[in-house]
Amino acid sequence: MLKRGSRLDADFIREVSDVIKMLGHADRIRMVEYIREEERSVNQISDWCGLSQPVTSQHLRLMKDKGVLSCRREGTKMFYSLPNPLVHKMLDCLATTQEDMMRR
Amino acid sequence: MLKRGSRLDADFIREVSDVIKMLGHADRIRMVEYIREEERSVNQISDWCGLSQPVTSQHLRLMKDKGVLSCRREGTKMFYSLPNPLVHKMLDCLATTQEDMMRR
DNA sequence: CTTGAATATTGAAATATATCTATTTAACGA
DNA sequence: TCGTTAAATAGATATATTTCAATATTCAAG
Repeated sequence: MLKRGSRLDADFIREVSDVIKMLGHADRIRMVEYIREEERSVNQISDWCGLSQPVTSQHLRLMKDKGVLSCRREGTKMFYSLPNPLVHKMLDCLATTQEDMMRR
Repeated sequence: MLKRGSRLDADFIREVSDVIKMLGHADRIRMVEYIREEERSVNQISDWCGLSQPVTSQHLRLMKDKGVLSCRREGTKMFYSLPNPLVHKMLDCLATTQEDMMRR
């Protein structure tokens, strides 16, 4: 279980800081948490999050651009999914942190 | 190992999104990574990161305000440390993600 | 080729962040 | 108290983010 000796590389930091920035927004956390369960259409997401369609679409585009999300078209619908491993891990962190806080 | 059934609470999300936002910045990731090893003075941090003293101080204040960092005065020096468990976990995520990327 | 449903884009306005220079505060020792 | 070192703050400017309303695009059905 290394801890020292594993310094983060400068390029890597630059890359992931963009991903992390995407999660620094309450609505987007809710989005990825919802999308994580299974792929979701824009309509599903905007309903679930209580956001307008354009705002939802905008967040989704940002997250897709930064590599947080992928998407797939099916007819007129666009389904977003969450293949990014870092984001999965971060969501796990959040879940366990919330658990820990409740326990104490 | 629960995964479903552990939905994130709205208040919790609002709280942690501020913490995560603080990590959505390359310089601040470098800072907390450095501070994590042991508590550090502002001068140490600004030297290490190659940032001006005011900019460093500003980042530190933000992170302290959001609960990412704590600090302690010793004479004219101010030492910052990293007690936040979520931030520790997130840094671990970054380290293991970098590891995984190198392995493949 | 027109229509309706789903999603995306645009441009403007409001707000928030980041960075710089200069100045200020705080603690300490002579 | 004065001078020095360390850190914080202020004010100005530049840049980025977020949101909204309106419009445009894409696809499938008929």
